[in-house]
Amino acid sequence: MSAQTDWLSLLHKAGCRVTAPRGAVITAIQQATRPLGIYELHSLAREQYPYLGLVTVYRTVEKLIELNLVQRIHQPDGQHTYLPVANPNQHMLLCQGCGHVAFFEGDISSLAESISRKTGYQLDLSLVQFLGLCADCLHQTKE
Amino acid sequence: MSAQTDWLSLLHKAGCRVTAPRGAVITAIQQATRPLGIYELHSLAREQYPYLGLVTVYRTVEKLIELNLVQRIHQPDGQHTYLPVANPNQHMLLCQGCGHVAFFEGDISSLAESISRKTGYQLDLSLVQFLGLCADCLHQTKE
DNA sequence: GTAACTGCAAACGCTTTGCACCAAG
DNA sequence: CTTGGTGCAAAGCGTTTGCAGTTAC
Repeated sequence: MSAQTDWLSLLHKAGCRVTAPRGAVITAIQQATRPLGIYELHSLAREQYPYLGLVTVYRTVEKLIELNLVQRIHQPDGQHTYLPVANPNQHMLLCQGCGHVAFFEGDISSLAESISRKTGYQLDLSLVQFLGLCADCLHQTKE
Repeated sequence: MSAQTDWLSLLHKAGCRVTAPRGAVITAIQQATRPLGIYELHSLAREQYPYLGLVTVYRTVEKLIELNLVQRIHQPDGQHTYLPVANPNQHMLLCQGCGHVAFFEGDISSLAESISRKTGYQLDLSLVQFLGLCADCLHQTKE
């Protein structure tokens, strides 16, 4: 999706400073193919900026969430993981058993509209997450 | 939905003991019209069983989740709240801005089937949660 | 009687905060 | 130069664990 430079200039436009520690965190999270925990992000980003502190990872991720570039995922075990926001037609499927994540590509705008009409809730399509159970966990539960 | 006695007998059938502290927690959570936090549950249940310890609330809720009677909701601020599981056609809409919860009544089995076909994920319809933003929070974000 | 449950206190782990120093603009 | 960002250490807070006493069955 967006290149690192995009995120950095977005940061800049938002009135934030562009620093090496932030660049390292951004690089790390943009490479993510699955939701990464804070410690994973920390050690990944340290490959690029070794003196990076854990607190800076928290603060940078917070900023990126504010800017709608990153979303936080609550894993079933209570841990938080982070992932770049998907495009509007790509929806996350979060397994509440094992925390595994898959993506579902499909247009759900009609469903979203129906929900909005009935409840007043406006789904932000790039933020919608479907929670359920992956095939493995479903079998374990219903044994 | 289910009366308290049902839950107690389900507990019993699952090999757990039926105790006064658990009864108090169950009463409290069954009365919930919105997701309740641990401390809310604790003080509510204490009206029925004053010596109730916080740890017992945690442990009872955990048991009820195992038995698929209660589900845990991750609020945007990181707090956990708890709610009896809804029926298969009633789906939760969780606002990721303020944590407010609404319900959407509708049959999404065809969407669930489509998702299952494409990804292998099997949505448990009584566990599906739609995450997004309520009208208020959407306006705040997009100002 | 025995195994599960309870409550307390302490431990635990993730996250936030205070503060002095540093660097972007 | 000024303000925001950084790293460290400590505090904070929700949650879990160890343990001795208690209770369901």
